Amino acid sequence: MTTPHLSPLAHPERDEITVEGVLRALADPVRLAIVRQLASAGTEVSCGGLDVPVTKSTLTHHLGILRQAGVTSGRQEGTTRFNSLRRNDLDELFPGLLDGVLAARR
Amino acid sequence: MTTPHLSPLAHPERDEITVEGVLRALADPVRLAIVRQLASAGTEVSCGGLDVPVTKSTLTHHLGILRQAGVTSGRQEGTTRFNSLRRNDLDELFPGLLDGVLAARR
DNA sequence: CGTCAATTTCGAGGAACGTCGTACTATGGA
DNA sequence: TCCATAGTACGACGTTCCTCGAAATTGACG
Repeated sequence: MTTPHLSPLAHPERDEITVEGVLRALADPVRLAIVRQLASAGTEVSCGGLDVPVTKSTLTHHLGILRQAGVTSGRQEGTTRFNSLRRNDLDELFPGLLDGVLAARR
Repeated sequence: MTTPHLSPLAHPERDEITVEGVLRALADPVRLAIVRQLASAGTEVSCGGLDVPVTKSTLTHHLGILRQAGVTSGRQEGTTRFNSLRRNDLDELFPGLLDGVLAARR
């Protein structure tokens, strides 16, 4: 019983990202706020550095959805996990989608 | 009197369209199929002209969601209702979003 | 080693969603 | 007028989703 923990940082390959998955991931106010903060930051952001009106466990849930959809990627460093936008992949697959979302005033 | 007891085709104004509402509307396989068919058609399409794997009542439900989100508009003519994409409004509000979605191979 | 801080996992409650069948309205034609 | 056609309204059912708290994990530091 040596804890066969599955890797919590399973990202989809670029080819595995689907537009429907991305849209579902973005179609939530909390996750949209996360994406906006990651985009405006331009760099990696730790979970604690995100300003969202939910508890930490809920935040973990949302970050998992964004990661599984291919919207973000996570890098572990010590006890903190750094998240970043997969801008290159998204722009390549769905050119204009992310820009359009981020350009929205409402 | 103009409209007796019907609130048939209530569309949001352009200013009332939100990116979250649009994303929620697009984040469903049936509605995405509808949007793709409307886009490829380039013109108005009646409900019966849409090829989706759901019953008519479900189709009505999806068209209502797309309309309320501001993604499509509907025009009544006799007993048939013609639906079309609000491409201009969407491109103005969220430039690139729709193109990115439609460009998706998956 | 013991403790703290950052984050995840688990389980559960409640709300929202997609789907359908049936009944209904409204229009157009025989 | 009667009937077929196009689409909608309503109610119900099962599933998915968001949320939380409590417990567990992991690594850093004294």
